[in-house]
Amino acid sequence: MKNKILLIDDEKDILEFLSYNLIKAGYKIDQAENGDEGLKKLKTFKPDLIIVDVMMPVLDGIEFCSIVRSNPQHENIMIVFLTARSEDYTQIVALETGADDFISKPIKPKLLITKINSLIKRMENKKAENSILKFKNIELNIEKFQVLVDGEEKLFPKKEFEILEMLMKNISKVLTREKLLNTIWGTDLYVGDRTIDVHIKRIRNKVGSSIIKTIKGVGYKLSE
Amino acid sequence: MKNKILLIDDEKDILEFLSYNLIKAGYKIDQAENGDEGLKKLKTFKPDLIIVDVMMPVLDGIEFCSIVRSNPQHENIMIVFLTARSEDYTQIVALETGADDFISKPIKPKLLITKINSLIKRMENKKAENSILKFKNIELNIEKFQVLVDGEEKLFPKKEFEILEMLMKNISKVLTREKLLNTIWGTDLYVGDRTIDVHIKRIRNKVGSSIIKTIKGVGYKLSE
DNA sequence: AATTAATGTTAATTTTATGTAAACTTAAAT
DNA sequence: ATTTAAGTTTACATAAAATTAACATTAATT
Repeated sequence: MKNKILLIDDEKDILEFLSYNLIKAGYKIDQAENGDEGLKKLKTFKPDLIIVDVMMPVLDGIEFCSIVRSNPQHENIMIVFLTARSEDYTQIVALETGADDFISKPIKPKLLITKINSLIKRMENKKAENSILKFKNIELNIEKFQVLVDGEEKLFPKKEFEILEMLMKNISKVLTREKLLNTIWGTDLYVGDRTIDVHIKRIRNKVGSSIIKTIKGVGYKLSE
Repeated sequence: MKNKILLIDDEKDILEFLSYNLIKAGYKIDQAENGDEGLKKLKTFKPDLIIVDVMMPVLDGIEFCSIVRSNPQHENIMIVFLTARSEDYTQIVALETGADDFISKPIKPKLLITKINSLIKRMENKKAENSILKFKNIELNIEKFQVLVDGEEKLFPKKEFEILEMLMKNISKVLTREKLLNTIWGTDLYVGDRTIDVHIKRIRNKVGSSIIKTIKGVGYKLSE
């Protein structure tokens, strides 16, 4: 799935320029012309990365970054600053504020793409390490024992969590009831087949019913 | 006490130049002419920060940095790269390798000092922060063995303090009773599972009951 | 040695998760 | 169109887990 990038800059040409290059590189783009607008787009667009100009009227990049970072829900979003070559001190402040990188103007397309690709890759590695599984609007954090649906935390008891985890580790592969029973309940304990159905029902109530597909006579799977 | 900086570069003029400026700015300096030599100096000199040239024969900056970073004992040492202005790609690699910043050649003394001061300051802030853990209305000072709830001091006996500390060092990660028992009580001493519950109860009485979440069948965690 | 505080244990109570049964739907097969 | 097999769903029972208070032990202080 395409990674999403939100661009925030008050100069339209720069938005255009970034947009053009990043779309060509395979990213999904949304734009905003100032920090305030950016904050709104955050909720609806749910970007993986934000490129924001430091110098902006209304709400500048540094402030914007502080606000975004103050919400732990956004801790996985990367933030890249656009700075004028001369503003060296700004770059330091930027890194302190919680930015992940910065790009100096004038922007060279090649370097831009390299940097963004590299950051996205780094982020994905980090997620892998943190054992975060993602599928559509569901994010499952194994360490935290936490499930986010559209960014909202849902409480999952152990068994339900384990089932969802197993489904998410096997996206679009069908898991038979037998397989689920064996791995989650273990091979020595016997519980009935219907039990799984009920758990699936409970999970569907929390994550939306369309995401877990039923393959009659076989089992369940996650898929588009 | 003076902060110590280790300089590594194969060009003697640059070593001289850096050395001169940094000593004038109040730092204690040691030098090395390549990565290998740098590694040796590491042990004896114990620098707070290392400035290392990317391009070097024998052991280049990137490799040097990887080696240093692979030893967790050095995690508090900051690393700054010297790069030629043109080597833009290198800068990305540098950041990925675990560098904290980079300085482009030609080096401007004023900018050099600003950057280094800022990095050192950042490091010191980080260290200061390290012994103070904050979460919501709770502030835990490890050195002082003190817990503030809404700015008010609460008395915490050892075990309760340790449990809270561990929870605060792992915000929103679930800690199983087993994990808690192993780290706080040690692996050889056996105390019952319920003991933890009781301590959690006592902590909750002091910090408010909603902050420590229970994940049934799994353990406890701090979260929103 | 006596007192106080910290820590650990137990058991009753409460809460929550999980499993099961049975009625109800759906979709494929005859 | 009817039958049948499979899945869904609701309501309920049971088991598991956590909370809590009261008590017991241990360690620290006076």
